[in-house]
Amino acid sequence: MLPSSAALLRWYDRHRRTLPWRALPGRTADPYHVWLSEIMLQQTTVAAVIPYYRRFLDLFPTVEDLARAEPDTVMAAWAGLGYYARARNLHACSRAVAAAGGFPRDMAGLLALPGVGAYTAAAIAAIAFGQPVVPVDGNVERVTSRLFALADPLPGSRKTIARHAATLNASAAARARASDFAQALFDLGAGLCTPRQPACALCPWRDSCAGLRQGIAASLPAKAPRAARPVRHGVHFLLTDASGHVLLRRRPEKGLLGGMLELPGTDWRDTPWTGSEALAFAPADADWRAAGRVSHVFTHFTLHVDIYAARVGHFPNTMARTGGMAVAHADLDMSALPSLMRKCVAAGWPATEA
DNA sequence: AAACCGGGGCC
DNA sequence: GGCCCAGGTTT
Repeated sequence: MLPSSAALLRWYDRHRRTLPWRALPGRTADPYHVWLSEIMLQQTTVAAVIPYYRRFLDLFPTVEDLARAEPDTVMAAWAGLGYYARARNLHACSRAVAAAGGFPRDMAGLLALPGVGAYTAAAIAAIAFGQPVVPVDGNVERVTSRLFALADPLPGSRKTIARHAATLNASAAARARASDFAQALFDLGAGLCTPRQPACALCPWRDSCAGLRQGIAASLPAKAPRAARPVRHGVHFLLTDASGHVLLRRRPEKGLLGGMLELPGTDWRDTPWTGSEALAFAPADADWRAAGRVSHVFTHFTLHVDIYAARVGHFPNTMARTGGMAVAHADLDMSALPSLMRKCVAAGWPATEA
């Protein structure tokens, strides 16, 4: 038995989430709002996104405002949200859209934008422009694999799941409300068809769910086992001067934490650093003291960082030549730092008070 | 196809 | 400690 689009939409009309980027019922969402939220929501929870989304709209009310901003301003506003390539692509995309006079309304045009892949293009097309496409995110993969009892493991099953998901909006009811239908699938996955202990008894699609009928819904989607996460080690240096400035530098544009500020330090390697080894990477000759230890989990490794702290009268003036060093106020806005570096500064800061 | 790319909340 | 999150890009 095919699931009823009308039943899902009735459920959505009663239980839809109110979110800052969503249009009020019966209204059409602003494409800029939809796009900005979708980029932020990539691999990121709604709760984590909301304060960043509000801050961005405050700083950059329109896509033209974002396009006019300096890259550093955008990166600083993104700091803490993670996956920093998103921020660079976001800015590049804003400039392309501003130059073109607005967002493309079709899938091909959306897919050509930097940072916009198959999912995000479909989400914008459906939510902002009412096109009858089904954006397949983690929620929709979960709902679909359960509804059709697709038991093959991700990520190999991704294309099969997407093919089934694309059939969900075949009815006239779904296509007449493409924006609501897409968001209804999200809310179903986020509210009822959850990863653990789905609330099948409340689900508008319970009578057509093969996963529920077979008693395997909660175990879907199956996932292939993941490789173990290795451990790496690094040392970073918290150097302050007499006026309370902290020495920072900018990371390379590409790679991990690309383009973000950091405390100077060693590279991150498989084996721990000894103190004498690490001091060769110190940004100045000073009375370095062990000042704490920080652990941080990245997607594909765990990092342990030893912090060394020292205070000097003034920063060495060789810094500009030796590493593109940047200086910032200590009471600055830690908000411009990625989370790892916020932890490092916080861990080493007491040692700078002496 | 696989690897790379953050961070936080929850169990 | 593992899993999950409104994934995209690069190799």
